[in-house]
Amino acid sequence: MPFKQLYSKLLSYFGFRDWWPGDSKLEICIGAILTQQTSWSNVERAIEKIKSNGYMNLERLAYLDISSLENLVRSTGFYKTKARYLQGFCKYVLEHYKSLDNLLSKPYEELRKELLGISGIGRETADSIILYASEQLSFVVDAYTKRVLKRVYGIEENDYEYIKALFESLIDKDLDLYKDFHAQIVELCKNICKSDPICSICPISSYCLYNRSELNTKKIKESH
DNA sequence: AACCAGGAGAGAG
DNA sequence: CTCTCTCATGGT
Repeated sequence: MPFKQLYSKLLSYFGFRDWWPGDSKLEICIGAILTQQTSWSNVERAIEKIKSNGYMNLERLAYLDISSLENLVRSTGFYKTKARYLQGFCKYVLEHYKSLDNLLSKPYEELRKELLGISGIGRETADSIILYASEQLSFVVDAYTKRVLKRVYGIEENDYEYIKALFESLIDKDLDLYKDFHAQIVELCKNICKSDPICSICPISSYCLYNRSELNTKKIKESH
């Protein structure tokens, strides 16, 4: 299928996703770190805990004792690691920029390089923060993006920067498009490819190049 | 009851 | 640069 049709098909099926869910830029950054290798429902609990206890705040997170922070983010798994990541991020921002907005207002190249230098922020997390919190063009690549590339276009590629550049070269430079494209891919892989009987109404199923014998996970094998 | 989720870092080769 | 290991809770 022509690449341009991929997004329009997804959009017409799922509707505009209005990503990223979150009431503030800080919440988006924290969610981006907490959702690493973790389902979003588990992240929501942690974010609600942080908010209801009054800790959705750069300074308070930075100086909260680590064991209390671990307890707040326990539901996201890897909680000891993620507590350190979160606090490290908050302390870094405070010490170097005083406020989150000061960091996020930096231009793309500098911002991305700097985010990648912070422990716990890899490429996907950095790009999520740039796109959804800083609101600059930066296509987010995740496991789902790779899966769609493989299944719809037969491209089996693992190089993050290559895939990112590929998408960015093919789509219009529009902020809402960047945001929603990634959201649509997640929506597709989460709700369609995963659950069994839906495949018949999958918006792009007729374009998938691969049949069940060539898919990599058991659940996807069953649905296609 | 295995299997996996919107990854990242550290170490080895 | 490319593997491989580790981190760990909660849903199916």
